[in-house]
Amino acid sequence: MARPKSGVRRKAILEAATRVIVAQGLSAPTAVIAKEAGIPNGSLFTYFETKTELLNQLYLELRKEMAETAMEWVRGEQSAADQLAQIWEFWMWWAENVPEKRRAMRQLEGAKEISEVTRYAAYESMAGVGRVVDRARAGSRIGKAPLRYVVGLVVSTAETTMDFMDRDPGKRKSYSRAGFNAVWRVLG
Amino acid sequence: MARPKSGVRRKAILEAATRVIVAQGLSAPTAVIAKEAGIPNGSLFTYFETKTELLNQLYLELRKEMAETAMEWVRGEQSAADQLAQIWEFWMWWAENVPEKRRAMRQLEGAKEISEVTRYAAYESMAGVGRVVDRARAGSRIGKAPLRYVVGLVVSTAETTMDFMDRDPGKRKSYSRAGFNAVWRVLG
Amino acid sequence: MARPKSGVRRKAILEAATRVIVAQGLSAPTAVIAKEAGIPNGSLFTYFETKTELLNQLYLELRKEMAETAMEWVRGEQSAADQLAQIWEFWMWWAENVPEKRRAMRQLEGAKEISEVTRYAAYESMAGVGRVVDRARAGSRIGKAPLRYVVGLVVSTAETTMDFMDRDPGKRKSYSRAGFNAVWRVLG
Amino acid sequence: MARPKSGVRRKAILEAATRVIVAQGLSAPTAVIAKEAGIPNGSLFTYFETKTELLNQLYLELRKEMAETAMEWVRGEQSAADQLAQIWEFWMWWAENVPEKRRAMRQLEGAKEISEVTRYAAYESMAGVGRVVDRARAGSRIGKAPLRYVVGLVVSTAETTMDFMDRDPGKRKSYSRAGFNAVWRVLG
DNA sequence: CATGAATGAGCGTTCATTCAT
DNA sequence: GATGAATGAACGCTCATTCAT
Repeated sequence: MARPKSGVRRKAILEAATRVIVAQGLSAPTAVIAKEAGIPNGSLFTYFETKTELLNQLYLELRKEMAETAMEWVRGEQSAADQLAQIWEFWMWWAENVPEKRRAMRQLEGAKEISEVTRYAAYESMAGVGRVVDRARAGSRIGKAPLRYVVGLVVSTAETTMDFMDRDPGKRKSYSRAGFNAVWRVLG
Repeated sequence: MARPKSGVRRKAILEAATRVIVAQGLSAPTAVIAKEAGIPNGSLFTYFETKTELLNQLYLELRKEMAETAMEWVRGEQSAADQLAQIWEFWMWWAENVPEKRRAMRQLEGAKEISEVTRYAAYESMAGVGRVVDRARAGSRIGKAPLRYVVGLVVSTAETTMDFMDRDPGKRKSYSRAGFNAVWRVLG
Repeated sequence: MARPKSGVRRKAILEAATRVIVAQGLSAPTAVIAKEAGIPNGSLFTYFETKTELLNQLYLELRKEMAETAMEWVRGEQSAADQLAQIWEFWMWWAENVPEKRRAMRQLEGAKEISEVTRYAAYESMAGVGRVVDRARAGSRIGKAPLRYVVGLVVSTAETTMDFMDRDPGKRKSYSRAGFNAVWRVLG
Repeated sequence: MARPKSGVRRKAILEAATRVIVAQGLSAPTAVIAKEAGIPNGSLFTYFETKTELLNQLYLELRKEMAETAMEWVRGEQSAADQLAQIWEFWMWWAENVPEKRRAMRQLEGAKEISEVTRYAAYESMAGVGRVVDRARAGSRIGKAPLRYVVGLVVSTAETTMDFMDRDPGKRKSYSRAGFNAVWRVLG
């Protein structure tokens, strides 16, 4: 009976889960998430068959948001360099403006509950970003490494930067700049 | 003192925890860890007051191992570049030879259970590595960024590299090389 | 509401607790109480948040029963003396007919688990009895002592009497008579 | 190996137990009692074979103190009335000056752990008081009731009085007077 | 004998999931 | 379908008691 129409509730649950996980960690009870979402505890399972399923969906949703919304900031006619800068801009904006999402993702990242299938789907959603990275690195020294790995480096650099921005908001701007330079040198 | 607390047991617990966490995740029962360590369940709490405490100690221990053993591979008379290469070498060796440790750390990293105090202590243990990184980046473009952040970038690059090596052991060598080049370019 | 909380179950738990406490003491496992009540162990906590809460409720319930049921035996038009006699009669009847309740109360009485709030509520439930005692003592020598204390004396005399009746059932009648005389002389 | 020479330690344990029980209840860990007594946890069991044994001894000790020390305040040549007054005086003094003892006894009183044997021994220690009560009631209306019961009434009246004094120290004197009058009227 | 680490059965409570209403 | 009470396996932790040192 999983995932019926009401996308509204589904979304409410996902957002509640984000907040609750940030506050309590991954072991937060589903009942608490349901309460935060303003629905009865039993109803959560109409939308997500199991807690693990919810966690996987949340992880995927967050990763997709990071990947796909980033691409919406990018315009086709820009150079790869400008596009990458744009993506970077978005990530930093997101870290600043919806910090719970980044924080929740941080916890989900290493979790055993997240399946390989989900991780793969998350990677797939990065295809757009991957293409930009691929063009940006063309002809460079890191050119021969697998694209997946190069994207991994870019993303982990971004994440490290976001974490420092989150801890030390005063210096957001300079972290962002330093981080982008680092990425750029890695690809260059 | 009648029967002094055994350092051997403490270590056995930590090692058992590493294995069990890799296999079952952070929610692995303390009873399973105790059994794996070959001790009665109650005895675990003679060595670690709570499960959270155990997790924190384990995280710290692993991070310290990564930081301090790395420094043992380094010789004082080497250039910063050579020292960094040596550290990198050790990290890659460790990812290959004690993969459970890296895998456990990956899970511990984002966990809510790990306190700020522990994270800070973990950072402190990186002092030696920090000094090498600091000399290596001297005069470069990233020169003005906080050392802590630069070290963060180096470490996250290493971790990403280790993760790819772990997933795709056939290409270990080339990941390692590409990773080190990336670090080098970031600092250069 | 789907399956409303059952008052029947609540009562079953309270009664089971009474029996189990008499048999095993206050440290009786909640699981045993649940089993005695014919419900699964976890369900006990649907009705009582903690064991302490259960103990408090039980104590209060028993005290209320002693206070309020006693008043049902009393008729408005009787003299204070007759009303007091009636109350006494009820207490002695109860000690004889539901001895586990008295025995459980005896254990609960001094227990640290019983909160001041509960004890106060228990005292409040004695208001009816208090009014009778107050009229009965009017003009006597103990007249100036706080009513609460006078009620305390009456109750403790009753309880001592009940305990002796419980231990030595053969002489129930004479204990009852002697006890009532004692109370009467205290108030007279 | 129970109860070896060192009466000092034995006493220290008993006193520690009194304090700890008042603070934490009867379920206080033996380790806490040992610590409070300033001895290693294992040593407690050199003096008391089990926790239950310790509790029983403590109860008995407290009751004996109440019974026997009271008799030391009494002089042989006094009338029964004066002797009873003296005993009463002592009890009230004790409630005021070593309130933890009364408080601990209150918890011990109803406890399942206290054996019939202990309760009987406690009763026996009241022999002296019993004789005074017996003489005091001679020829009165309560004269025919079993002495044990009459003593029970006297004691429970004293205990109720002590409890009120403990809760409401400002009125100690008047509770004491009212209580003694009550006893006197019961016996009279 | 003194010590305090070791033991392991036991307990209160939690919580994902089910299902009666 | 929606609700929230019901379920019971599972878990972290405690603690009386033992016993190696």
